[in-house]
This record gives sequence, structure tokens and C-alpha cells, in this order.
Amino acid sequence: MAQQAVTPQSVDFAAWYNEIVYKADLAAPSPVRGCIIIKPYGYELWEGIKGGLERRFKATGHQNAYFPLFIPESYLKREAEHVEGFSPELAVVTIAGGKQLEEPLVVRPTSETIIGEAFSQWIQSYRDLPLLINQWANVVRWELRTRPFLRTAEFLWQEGHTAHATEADAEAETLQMLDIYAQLARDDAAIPVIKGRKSDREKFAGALRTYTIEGMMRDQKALQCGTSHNLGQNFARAFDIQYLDENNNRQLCWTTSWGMSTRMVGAVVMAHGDDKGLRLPPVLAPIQVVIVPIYKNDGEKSLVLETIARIKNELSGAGVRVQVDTREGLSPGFKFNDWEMRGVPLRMEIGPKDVEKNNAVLARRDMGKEGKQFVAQEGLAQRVKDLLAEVQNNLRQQAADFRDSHIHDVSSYDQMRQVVEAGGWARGWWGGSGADEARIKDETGATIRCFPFEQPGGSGQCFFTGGDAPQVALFARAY
RNA sequence: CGGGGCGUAGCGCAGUUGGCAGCGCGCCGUGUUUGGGACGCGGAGGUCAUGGGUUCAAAUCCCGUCGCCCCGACCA
Repeated sequence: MAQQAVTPQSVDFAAWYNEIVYKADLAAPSPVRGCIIIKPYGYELWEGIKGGLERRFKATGHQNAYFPLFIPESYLKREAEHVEGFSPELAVVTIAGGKQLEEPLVVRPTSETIIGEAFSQWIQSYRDLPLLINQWANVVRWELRTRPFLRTAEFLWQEGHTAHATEADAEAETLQMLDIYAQLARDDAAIPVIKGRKSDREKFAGALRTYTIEGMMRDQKALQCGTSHNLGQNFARAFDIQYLDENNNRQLCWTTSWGMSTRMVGAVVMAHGDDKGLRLPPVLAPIQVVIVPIYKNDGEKSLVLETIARIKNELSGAGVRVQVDTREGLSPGFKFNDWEMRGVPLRMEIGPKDVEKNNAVLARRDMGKEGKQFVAQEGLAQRVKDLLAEVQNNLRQQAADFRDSHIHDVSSYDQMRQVVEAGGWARGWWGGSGADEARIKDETGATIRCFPFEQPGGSGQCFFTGGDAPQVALFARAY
């Protein structure tokens, strides 16, 4: 059960986050270092994200498949940059069935290699392209510092893997999927994100280009919420993914991969939560409306519950996810706080006075006391749906305003440092090298989150080197 | 892998000079409560991380081992 106050965000954001995750019943600690148990409420939130993605994947012609958890070690090594990127964080099985394995099996950190091997067999002709596959899976990356949902040793995600005949097709797919992630974040999770390209230093090991959506959390730190990679022909070359074109010539495929993970649950927590708990966007909220009955005696109780049963049916029938809090022995006040901790967007109170007057009390989670209102029971379902839409919009607007007010344009390193020191995001012309990036990270803690798609146009003067800069970059401290 | 800290009830913790294993929250029962975090009474719950040692006697002292947390390094 959720309960009691939480460390305020302003005092210690990290402590706030950890407490919220456990008190809102999203997750529980696990006996295995760096792993978590995702509890039903947290898993339902993930299912909401999954559902939103799944719908969009299917609408764009992707199919699900499933590939093995174990990957022959030699597969990883076929793509030089890839293996170098992942080696430090691999978990490897060397003994199975009581015997030393001839070839160690890597627990997948991602599946480009084993899927690449499969693709090389599935694809013969240009008629087999594009091949659009998605997999829902768990992956393991042996991280040294872990945090619930944000970075865990094992996490759940989807990984899309596609193969195309041309570079242009692959690029279009990569951008299309990034756009789907941005839609999911904005329309479902109410997190406005910035789309952009990763610097070479930050891109996926083995990719030609990596695109990202970056969201701002309430401590102003950046969180990479999803990535989409144009893998060029790197994996096609390593795994011999070829097709015969219309002219009977053998050609290498162009492949992509893209992923969004349970980290997104952490994003929802950190982008919207306040000192009273979670604030869930209605589109993803496992429970959209909770009804708290108010009564003093058995007579009132049966009257109140009767009315509630009718209202619940009406709401369910209208497609609203509603739950009645029938727990005995807890005061209404306790329940209010409990559901606020869990982030339920709308609370309804029904008491004897409401039964009598055919009213209901509605309270919005995204607002304070002024969010409480008395409404008629007539037309309640529509009223609730309208309010849910308002909450969704308001959360997104609040997140957008917060983000926009903490992004600042900079034209000198001094300025950039000031912005970053204050916790904000710095946007400025960039023409520096990878080594310059490393130095900035060292000195300020900030990294290039992305080169935003939205560019001012033309070229400018790099705020760091003073040289010519072809584009602006977004710098921030990140998770 | 370096520095620091902690392992005692489900969770959070106290336990002094070695002398009956404790507190708060939660849990179970019961009665009174209930429109913003109720209260009384009665209960259940322990391999004091682990192995050894000192002692009449160890949660407490000594040695070892394991695990976890924090800071640093690392982080497609």
C-alpha cells in the first residue's frame, strides 16, 4: 500500500524518485543486484506504453517475431564496432547442463547479430524487401550503476529490425520510427520530446547514424526516451544480408534497428510527478478514475455503493478505466492521498449528500484544491471523458512550458557553462570534435544530447572553438 | 577496481559496560470512527548476514567470509 509523505523533489530528486517508484507500487527491489521486480501497477503502465507502440507498429506494416535470448559469442564479434561497444557489459553463459560449453553464449544485450544472421537466410530477392520485424523481449546489460526503470541490468523493451533495398528506404524507416516514438511520448505519455541526431561519440555501436528523442525531466536533466538507428550496410556486410535486384545483381541490404524500453516508465514518473506522488497521463494510466465511497453507517453505505455501482457501469461502458476503492477501515482522507501517490488522474467522491442531490465530486490530480468540483450525475460519463482529455493536455502543456523555459541559446563557452551549471539545456552552434565533446563533458558534466532536427538554417560560429559550425547542438546533463 | 558505510521482525531503525530480542510503521482480530493521511484494546511475527574464536554468558568483543548501499572510475 502506498503511504506517507515522500522526500520533496526540491530536497533530493533522486531520493524522491526512488521513494515514488516503491511507494506508488510500480516496482519492488529484487534479490538480484541491479534488477527490479515490476509490480502489477508498474507493469500495467508499461502495457499502456506497449499498446501505444504496438498499434503504431502494426499500422506501419511491422510484424512481431521472437529470437533467442542466447547469442553465440562469435556473432557479437562479427561487427567490430558493435562488439567493442557492448563487451564491457555482457553477461555470458559458459556452463550449461553441467558442462562447459564449447562456445560461450551471450545473454542478448540487443539482437542485431542474431537477427542479422536470420535475415541473411530469409532474404533472397528484392521481392522479400522491405522486411519489417519487431520483437518484444528482455535484454541484459551489466551496468555498474543502476536505478529502477532508468538503468537496470535486465530490462524489457521492443527492438525493431528492418532490412531495405536502398539507403533511402532505410533512412525513411529510421526516421518514421523515430517519429512514432515522438508521437508515443507526446500523445500518450504527455512528454514533449526533441528529435535529433546523436553525435558520433554517442551513437549506437555499429550504426551509421543514431536518432534520438530527448525529454526533460523535472530536475531538468535529459533522458533519452527512444532511439532509432540507421545501420547502413555494416550489419548486412557482417552477416551477409544480400538480395538479388531486378537485374539479377547481388546487393547488400540496408538495415535499421530501433528501441524503446521500460525506461519510458521512469520518464513518465520524472516528467510529471510531484511531491504528492505520480501524475499519470490519462492515456497511459492503468486506472483513469478512482471512486472513493463516503459513508458513516451501513444505511448510508448501501445507498452510496448502489449509486457508485450504477456510475461505474456507466463509465466502464463509455470506455473509461474505473476502479472503486471499497477497502474497509481506511479513512477517505487516507485513500485520497494513496491514490494521489499512485497518480490516478481523476478521483470521484460519492457520499450521502451526492446521492441525495444526484451529484458527484470530481478532483483532478494535475491541479491542487481548485481542481475539485461538484458535478451532476447526469452526463457524468461525458464530463469525465472531457476532464481526462483536459488532464492529458494540461500535463503535456506543463511539461512543454517547463522544458521551453529551461532551454537557452548560448554563444560562448562561459554562457554555456552558466546554463548547464544552473541545470538547464544549452543550445548553440557546434563545430567541435569528439575530443572537444569529451572535454566539455569532463568540465561541465554535459553531453551533446542531439543535433535537433529543428535547425535555424545556415551556419554559425561554434561557441566552443570559435570556428565555423554547420549546425546547432543541444547540451545537457543526462541520465 | 579504489575510498567510505551498513547487515537485528515485511519496511525503517534502536540495542549503553557482554546478562530475558526491542521501538515505529505495516499485518491479524475487535469496537468506536469515516467529505483530506482516525483511535482504543488484544494478537501474530526473529537462523540478530555467515563461519570460526574469546567467555559461565555474545546482536554486543576478536578474526575471516559473503552481500548490499553511497562516492569515485565506467556507462551502446
